[in-house]
Amino acid sequence: MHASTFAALGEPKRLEIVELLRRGPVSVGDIAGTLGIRQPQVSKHLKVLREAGVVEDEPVARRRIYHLVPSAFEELGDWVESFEALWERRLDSLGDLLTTMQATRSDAQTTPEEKEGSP
Amino acid sequence: MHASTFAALGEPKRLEIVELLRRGPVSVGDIAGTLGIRQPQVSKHLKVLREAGVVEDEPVARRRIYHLVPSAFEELGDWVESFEALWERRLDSLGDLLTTMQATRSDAQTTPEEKEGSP
DNA sequence: CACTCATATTCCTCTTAGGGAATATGTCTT
DNA sequence: AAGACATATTCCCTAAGAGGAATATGAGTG
Repeated sequence: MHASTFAALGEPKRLEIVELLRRGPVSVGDIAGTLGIRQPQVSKHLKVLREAGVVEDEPVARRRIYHLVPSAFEELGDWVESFEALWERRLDSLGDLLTTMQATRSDAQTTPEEKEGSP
Repeated sequence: MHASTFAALGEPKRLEIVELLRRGPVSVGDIAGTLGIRQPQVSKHLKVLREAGVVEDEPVARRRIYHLVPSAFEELGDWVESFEALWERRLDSLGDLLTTMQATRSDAQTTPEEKEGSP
C-alpha cells in the first residue's frame, strides 16, 4: 500500500471530489460548479488523484469525464481487511490473558504490578 | 470519513509505523530503533496518528506502549466497502447497456475501440 | 532527594503543497 | 481557419509540515 494513495485522499477538497465521484462520472466543470472550487484548483486536485491511481479520465466531446478507479479501492479494502483480521487474533489472546489472570489471581489493589519480560 | 485519517496515513514514515504496529504494541523507543528514525520524530508522528484516532498509547513502567485502534480501521473498512458496493451496481448498468446495444443491433458508425477480451 | 531513562515539546530551517490570477493547450463548431 | 468553450499548466505567494538539535516533562530507582 502506497502512502501516496492516502496522501491523495488526505486533502479535504480532494476527499470531497472522491465523494462526489461516488455518484458517477463527472466532468471537471461540473465538479468545480458543484463543490464551489475554481476550475484550475479542481484540475490540480484531479492530477494528484490521477497520479495516485484513484481516478481516471476519459475525453468526451470537449470535456474530460472523471471517474473512480475500482482497483484502487479494492487495494485499499484488502489492506484494511488485513488489519481487521488482527483484532480477532488479539481478542483471542486477550481472552487467554484474562483467563490466565483470573485463574492465577483474582485480586488487585493500590499498586499496579509491572509486567516483566523485556530484559 | 475524515480527511485527517488519510492525511495521517499519507506520510511514508507514519505508514511504516502503522505497519510495524500491526505486529503488536510497541514502545516509542522500539519504533525509533526498528525504523531508524530519531525518537523526537517518532513522537511527533505518533502525535499525528493519535490525534487522527489511528493509535492509542498506554503507559507501562516508564515507557509508552502504542497500539492500533481497531475502530479506526473498521471505519475505514466501512467507507471502502460503501464504494465497492458501487462497482456491482455499475456493472449491472453496464450489463444492461450492453444488452440494449445488442438488442438494438445497429452497428457501424463511430464505434472506434473495443475492449480486448474473448475473441 | 538526586539521578537516570523514556518520551514529549520547542525552536529553527527548508521544502512542499495549496489557493489566486493569468495563460497555454486542446477540441468542437461554424 | 477563426472563434468559443473546456481543461491543463504556470507563476507567485503564503502557510503547513517534516527533519535536526536541544531541552522540558515525567516516571522509576538508588
